[in-house]
Amino acid sequence: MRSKSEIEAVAPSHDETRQLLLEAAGEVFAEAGFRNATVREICRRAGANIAAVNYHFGDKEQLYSEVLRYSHGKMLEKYPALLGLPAEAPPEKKLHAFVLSLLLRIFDTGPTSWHGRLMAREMIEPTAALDSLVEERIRPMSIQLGQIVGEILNRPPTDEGVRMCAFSVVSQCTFYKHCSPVMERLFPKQPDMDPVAIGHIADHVTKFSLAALKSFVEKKR
Amino acid sequence: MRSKSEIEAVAPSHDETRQLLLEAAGEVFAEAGFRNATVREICRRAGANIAAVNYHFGDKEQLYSEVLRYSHGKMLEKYPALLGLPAEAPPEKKLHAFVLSLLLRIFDTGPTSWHGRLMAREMIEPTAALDSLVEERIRPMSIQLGQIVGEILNRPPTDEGVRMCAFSVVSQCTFYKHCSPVMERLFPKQPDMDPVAIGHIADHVTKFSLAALKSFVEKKR
DNA sequence: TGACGTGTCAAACAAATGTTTGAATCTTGT
DNA sequence: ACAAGATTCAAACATTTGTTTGACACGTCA
Repeated sequence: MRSKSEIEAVAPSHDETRQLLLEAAGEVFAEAGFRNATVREICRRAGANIAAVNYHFGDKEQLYSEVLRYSHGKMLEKYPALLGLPAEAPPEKKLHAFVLSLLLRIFDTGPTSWHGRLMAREMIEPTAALDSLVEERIRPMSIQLGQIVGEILNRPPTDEGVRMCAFSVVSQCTFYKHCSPVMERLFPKQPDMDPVAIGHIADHVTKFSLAALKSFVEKKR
Repeated sequence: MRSKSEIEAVAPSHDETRQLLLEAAGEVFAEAGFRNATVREICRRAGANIAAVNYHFGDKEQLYSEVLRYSHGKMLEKYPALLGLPAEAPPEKKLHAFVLSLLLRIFDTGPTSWHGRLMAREMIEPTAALDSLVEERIRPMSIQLGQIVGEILNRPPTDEGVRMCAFSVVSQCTFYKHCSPVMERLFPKQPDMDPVAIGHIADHVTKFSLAALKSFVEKKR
């Protein structure tokens, strides 16, 4: 009769294989993208048999869908959209919280550090999963940012100018992940994206954006 | 004895096969990315035999390298970095020209319309070609933007604050391509990226950025 | 005309990949 | 202990892909 730890080391049991596959798939999909990720590599990392993907998820595509859903859920759990700020907080504070939480999600370290990279890939090469992801996760965030910007500009969130400004804000956040291979080559001495650096960028993006937004308010009076 | 146009319709000649491969490869690589693009599809579109890629370019990877070099060169030819503005022009005008030319390159229509998409892909999934592309093309542009921003802020281009602000400017431009699948789903009624829309975005990005930059000047005195 | 170099071709090759299959093993409940 | 369902396994399958190969066609030059 082997001890519990020996059993775990030898063979995963119950829903554990499913979870191991999810985690391993996240990594591999982030590194290689959907098409280039191989079921064999995912199963190798998960310590599972090749047929496990079909058994637990149906096929590779459904595994991918599950991974997207899972990772986005995990990230929003860890870093809620406004990091716990109440709706009545000043819009400037809310903008900073929105920016910081987005950056934290993108540059998360630890078991789900592949999230940011996976999202960046999905943007460039959308799969069938993007439709539901946009509706479930991205649109709510887009609406929220629109409300914050609209509050600062004292305009409805659906206003064209509000929308353009919201794009100007969110683009500054996503940039650091999308262009990181170029950035690493342009500025090899830039420090790692640790929480201090992330906070610094969030401060800059907020400051830059607020200054710009304030000028849009003045112009419109 | 067939006429000239009949010969062209039947079989490409001289360096024409090489050129057809370059163009077709640009399209396919932009659509599918380097790894997923197949030599068979490229040759099918070019009307060439499978072995032509190895004959003219050595292998798939060298073809890709050539395509990147070719397309970037074509774009800079068509839309020079400052669209012909002299170095003594006001920095505000130079900033607008930089932004507009970058957007025009990214959203070019016509035979090399795949350029923007190809560049977005290369950012996310760098190949060996990115190193030389960064040195030959991207770094000069980065230096130029640093100079423009430095001129506005009255600081050296290598200043940390100048660099952060330059990122804030360029990120607003690349965003529209990187996130276009999401944007199409969030706002399905947005108009196409015609020259009018591109000009509108360039105006907005310049205005937003100038307002922000002006506030950085004031703070530093 | 013959030699040489360039360019094209179809077939072959070796490797990789997601999915399927039937057998074996494990787990749970009676 | 046995039955039933769940889970895992190795092998097989069918398809795809970049590269190679040797033959052929074409153009140029002495």
